[in-house]
Amino acid sequence: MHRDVTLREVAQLAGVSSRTVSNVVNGYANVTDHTRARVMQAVEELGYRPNVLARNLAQGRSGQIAVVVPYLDTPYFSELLQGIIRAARVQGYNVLVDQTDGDPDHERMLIHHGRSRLLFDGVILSPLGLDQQALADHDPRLPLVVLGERVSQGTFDHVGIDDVTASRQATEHLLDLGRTRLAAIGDQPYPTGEAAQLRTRGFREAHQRRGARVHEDLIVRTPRFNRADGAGAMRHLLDLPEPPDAVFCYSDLVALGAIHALTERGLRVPEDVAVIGYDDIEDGAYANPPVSTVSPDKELIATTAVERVLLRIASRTPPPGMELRAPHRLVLRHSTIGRVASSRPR
Amino acid sequence: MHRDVTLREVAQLAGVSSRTVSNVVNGYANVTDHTRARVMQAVEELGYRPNVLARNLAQGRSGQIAVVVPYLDTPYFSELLQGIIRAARVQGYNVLVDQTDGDPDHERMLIHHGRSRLLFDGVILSPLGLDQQALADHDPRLPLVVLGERVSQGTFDHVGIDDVTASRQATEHLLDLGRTRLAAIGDQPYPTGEAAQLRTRGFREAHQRRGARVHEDLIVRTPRFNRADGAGAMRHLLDLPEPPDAVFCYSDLVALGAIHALTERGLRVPEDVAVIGYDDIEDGAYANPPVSTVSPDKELIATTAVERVLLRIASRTPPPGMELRAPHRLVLRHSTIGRVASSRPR
DNA sequence: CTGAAAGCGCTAACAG
DNA sequence: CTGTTAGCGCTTTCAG
Repeated sequence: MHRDVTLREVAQLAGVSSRTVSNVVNGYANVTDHTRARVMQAVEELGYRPNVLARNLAQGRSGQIAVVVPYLDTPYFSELLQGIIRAARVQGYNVLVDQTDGDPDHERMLIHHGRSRLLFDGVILSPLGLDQQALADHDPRLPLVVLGERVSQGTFDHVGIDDVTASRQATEHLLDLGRTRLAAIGDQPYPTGEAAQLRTRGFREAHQRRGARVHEDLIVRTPRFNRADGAGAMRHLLDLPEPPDAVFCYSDLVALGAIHALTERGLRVPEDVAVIGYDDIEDGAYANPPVSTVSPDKELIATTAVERVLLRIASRTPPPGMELRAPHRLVLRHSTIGRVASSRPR
Repeated sequence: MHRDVTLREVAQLAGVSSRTVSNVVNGYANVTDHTRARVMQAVEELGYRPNVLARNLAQGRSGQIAVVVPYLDTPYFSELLQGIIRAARVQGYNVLVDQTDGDPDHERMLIHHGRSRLLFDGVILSPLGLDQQALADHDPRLPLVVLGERVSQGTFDHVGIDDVTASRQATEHLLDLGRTRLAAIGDQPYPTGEAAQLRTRGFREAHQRRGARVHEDLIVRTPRFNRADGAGAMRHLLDLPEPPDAVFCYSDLVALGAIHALTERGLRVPEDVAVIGYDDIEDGAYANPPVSTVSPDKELIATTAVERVLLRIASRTPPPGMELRAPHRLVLRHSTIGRVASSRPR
C-alpha cells in the first residue's frame, strides 16, 4: 500500500503553496484562473484526493449528522431516513445511522454527544424511551432536532405534524361513515407515550364534536405500534361482548395487524369493521384491502429536519428551539370506504 | 462554548505523560493499577472524552464502514441494515448509510473510495447498477463485501444464498401443488440482472426435474422488484388468453403487488392463483393472505458481511475473495397452501 | 512501565 | 492574490 498523495505534494508540483491548493480544492474564489488551472492539473496528474480525516480535525467538525430511530425496519422510519439521506447529501453531509430499540440509555447517550466528541456535528432523533424531561437535559452544545410528537423545550427544534387534528379528522371520518362503536388501538398513558396521548385526544375530540360518546373500554393500549401489537389488540377487542364496528389505529402497522386478525376471524373490512391507520406507508396502499390513513408529508419532514440541524450546526449562537409543523392529509381507501373508489394505488 | 478537555490536560492533572493517558483510555494493558486509577480519576474529574477526529487522523482510519443499498425503503434492505448496524456496533464500528437508487455512477464512485479518502474503512455494497465487470474494477485497497447474487471476483467477498436452489424449491412447491401453468415475475435478461437470471434458472430447473414444460410467455420481466412492478406484471398475465394458475415472484414486494392485482380482478389466492415470493419480509407474513416465501437467514448474512469487511480492514494483505452462502428455507403460508396451516405468523 | 517528541494532512490566521 | 506557519488532539516510535 503506497502512501497517498498529500496536499503538499500537489503544491510542490504546481509550484504554489499548500494554502493555495487548499483554496482551489475547496473553491475559495481567491485564486487566479491561471493558478487554478495549474493546481487542477497537478491534482489530476497525481490523482490527489483530500484526506477527510485531516480536514475534519483541522476544522473541528466531522461533516456528519447522526440519524437515530428506534427501529430501522419500521417502514415509516425507513421512508423518512431515505428522505433525510437525500437531503443531507445535497448539503455535503454524510449520515450516520443508529438504531436504539427504544433504549432510554442509548438515546440519552446520543443526546450527550455519544461516547466521544465530534463524531457527528448534529443529531436528528426520533425518541421513544425518553420523555420531555429527559430530552430537555441534552447537551446544549449539540445541535438537536427531534422528530415526532414531542414539544420543543426551547433548546432544540421539533418537526412533526399536528397529531391531535389529524387524529380527530381520522376519527370524524369513521363517525361520518355512520359507525357508532369506535375502538382506538395504541394508547400509551405514560410519560414516554406523548405521541399516543395526542392521538387519543384527537379521538376524543372527534366524538365530542359529533356528539357521540366515547366507549372507554374500546381504547386499547399497546406497548409499540407494530403489527403484532395491532393483531393482539384486535383479537382482544373481538373477544369483547360488544366488539367495535370501526377502529382507529395509531400506525399503519397496527392497522395491518388488526386487519390480519379480523381476516383470521372471518370478518370483512370494512363491511363488518372499518379500519383506518396512520403514517401512510407503502404497505398500506397495497394491502388487501388498501388501508385508509393519515398521510404526513414525509418528504417535507425529512428536508426540514436536515435544514434545521444544519442551520444549528452553522450558527455561532444556538437559535431558539422551534416548533415546525408539516402538513398532513387524510387518504381514504377501501378499508373504510369499501370498493367505491378507484382501487389502483399511486 | 468553552474549549474541550484534551488528553494533555488530563495527563497534567494526573501527573503522567500523555502517552500513559492514551494507554489507559485505550486499554493497552501496560499500566500499573495505581497509575491507571490516578488517570481514571483525572478523566472523571475533567470530564474528558477523546476526540475521535484526532484519533482518526493519527490512526489513519475512520472506524466507520459504509453500507450501500439501492433503496432504503425496501423492507428487505432495511431488515438487513438493522442487522448490520447491530453487528458493527458490537465491534465498535459506526455505520454510514448511503442509498444509490441503483445509479451505476454512484455505485462506481463508492467502490473507488468515495470522493475523499478515509471517510470509511470498508464497504458493504448491494449493487444494482453495476455488473460483474464493473465490480471487479473496484479500488483494490478498499475492503469490499458484496451482497446479493453476484459472484466474487477474487478481490472481494460475496455473501448471499443459493438462489438457483432456493428458486427451484419454490417452483417445485408450486408444481407439487398440482399447478400446471406457472408464471415467473421478475426476470431481467441483461448484465446487471444476474440475481434475476439465477432465479429464472431455478424456475426452469424445477420444471425439468418434475418433467413439466415451461410456459415461456408466462415469464415476465420487470425493471425492479417492487410492488408496482408486481401488480403491473400480474395484470399483464391476467390479460393473456390463458392466464397462469400459480406465480413465482422474485421478491415478496412483487408478490404483494401481484396479490393486489389479483384481488382487484376478483380472483382468489390461492384458489384461483397460488403465489409465492422471495425474501421473507415482515409484510408478507401479515399480508392477506399471508405470503409463502423463500426465507434467507438475514441475521447471518448481516453478521457475516460485517465480519468479513472488518477482517479485510484488519488484514495487512488482502485475503482472497470468498464466496459465502447463508442458508435459506421455504416458508409456506396461505398464499400457496390455503387455510390448512395455522394462520398466526411468528 | 513511562516520558519526550515527532508526526498524521489539512486549515486558517497572519503577513506580504 | 499567495506564501509562511502554527496548530487541530491524538497515537506511536524511540529511549530510558
